[in-house]
Amino acid sequence: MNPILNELNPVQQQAAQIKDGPILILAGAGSGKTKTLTHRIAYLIKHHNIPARNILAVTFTNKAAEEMQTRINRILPQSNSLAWMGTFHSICVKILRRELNKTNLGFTSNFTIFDDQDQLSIIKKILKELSLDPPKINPRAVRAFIENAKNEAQTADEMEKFSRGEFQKIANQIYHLYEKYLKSQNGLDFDDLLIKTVALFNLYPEILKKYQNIFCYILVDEYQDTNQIQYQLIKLLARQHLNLCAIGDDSQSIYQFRGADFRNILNFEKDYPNVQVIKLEQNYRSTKNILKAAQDIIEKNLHRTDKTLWTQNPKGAPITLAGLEDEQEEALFIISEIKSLRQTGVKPSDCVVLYRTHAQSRAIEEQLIKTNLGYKIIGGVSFYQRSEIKDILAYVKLLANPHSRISLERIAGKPPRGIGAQTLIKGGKKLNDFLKLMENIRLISREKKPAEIIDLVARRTGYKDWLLENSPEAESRWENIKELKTVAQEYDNLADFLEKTALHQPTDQIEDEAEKIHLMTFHNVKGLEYPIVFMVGMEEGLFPHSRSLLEPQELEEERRLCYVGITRAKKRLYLTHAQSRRFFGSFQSNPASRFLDELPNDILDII
DNA sequence: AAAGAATGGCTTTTT
DNA sequence: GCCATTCTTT
Repeated sequence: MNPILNELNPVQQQAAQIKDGPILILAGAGSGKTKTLTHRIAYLIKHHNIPARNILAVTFTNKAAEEMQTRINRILPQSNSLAWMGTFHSICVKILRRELNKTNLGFTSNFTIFDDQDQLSIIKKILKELSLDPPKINPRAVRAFIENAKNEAQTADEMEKFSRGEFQKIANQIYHLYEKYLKSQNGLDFDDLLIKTVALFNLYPEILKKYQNIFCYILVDEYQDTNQIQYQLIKLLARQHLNLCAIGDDSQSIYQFRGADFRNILNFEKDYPNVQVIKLEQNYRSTKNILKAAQDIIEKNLHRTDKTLWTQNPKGAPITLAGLEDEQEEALFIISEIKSLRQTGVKPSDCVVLYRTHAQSRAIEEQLIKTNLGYKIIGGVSFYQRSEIKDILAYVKLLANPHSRISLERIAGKPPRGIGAQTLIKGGKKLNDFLKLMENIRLISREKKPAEIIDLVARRTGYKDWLLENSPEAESRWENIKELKTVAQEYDNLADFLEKTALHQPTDQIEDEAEKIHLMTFHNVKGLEYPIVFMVGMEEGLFPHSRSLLEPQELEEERRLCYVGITRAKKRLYLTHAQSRRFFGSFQSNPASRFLDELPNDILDII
């Protein structure tokens, strides 16, 4: 048999072998989804002789894309021609960089990417101009308004008719101004990357045609998490060849809050007639008990497609359910369990602690530090959001793009050089001197590589000295900048380096340090698996989150999130809740989560 | 204009 | 309890 196929079960083989036409793979948790996908790509290349460059595989995280690439390299070590593989956002950036100059969409190919903090500062700036200061209008709420609109592919003009009430009217007014500002800065936010690509394809059919011809075979991972724009994008690209393979699981749709619409996966068969549907229902990951727990939870949702996961794995240990005094006891319980598991050969890196909100990590961290156990928080305050990193990147961005107002404003006063808000508006000698300095550095940096430029800019602008003299944690901050230099060493030019930092979120860099326990949110753990899983803070108001309690739809999303958490576990699952815990400084007691009541009693071990 | 001190607002989840 | 913004002093 073909060596690419012999690791697959019959259904997986079928999914890998189909060459043409639309395919929908409904892949339950732990059913070998990534394996099937990678082997399918390998089979297309090796067996059907499809050039790798004609294959597009879209994922939701950079990590998933990298994982896929590594696995394909393992199956086809000799093939070095790469398929197009990446997140929706990174693929769109590639296309926009190539094509925008040929269009009159109002942006050029060297656009800058604005992250969520940039968005917020733009909105605050606009609020100030309108004299609507933050107490009156919450900038974050405005950002949410704009994001929601963009996720639904609604322009500010189109939103006009949907905007009811004072807040929405003002928010939409800001949306208009925000778009104007972005355009004046040649800037695109995350959503724009997708929106402008779709606009490009709609307005320039010859460009669309070009990419339709490049992407003869398209695979989309986590199809249940696509939003309206992503749906449109794929539809445009796949229209010509119809060789679209969508993979997903509606039970694991957890991003509706940012516009994902799992009806996209439910409607796939209507959108693409003659689709071949393949169901992967055998779970290779978890014990029977864990799977039973997951199944019992998800069955409480009214909106779902019926499917049954099964496994040949053993029944395994019962699910441990523990009620603790407070969040510190909860942390101590986890630690003592991990310690005793270690006696049986479990490594700390086999364990993951999952929580609903980042804020919950602190209590666990504190106890882990006390007991000298190594840990690694995935997500949370990202490396790229640390102020010293953002400062240095702002300097570097300013070198790459002298017009980047937002970068200039960030670093004009770091270190202090007598340039404040007033000078930035009215100009003056001090500002001119600074701009001259930057111009000088720019000239010198032309010949240099990104890592050297970071060093150059940190020294010449006096940033390094200022940081070392004034910051209490100067050393660790400078260490972070050195870390950034290490990242930069992988790049030959500034543009590529900046691209990476703009799109790469911290979730993407999980190092496999064997001695460290991983801590992360339920959202971050999607797509991963661990032998031992701790789900903490299983309390009403926390999980399900209080903000989800009013809307049945949102409650169902919480339940799917719970399902995702449970199905990460291979061998053992712990669920814990605390009688009371600190919220915003004061104590609050929450009843145990309703999800715990939904578990079958006969597989529980209650402490 | 900058640095330090005090106040108030708030936290769901993320590419 | 923490953060970001605002107020006060230098």
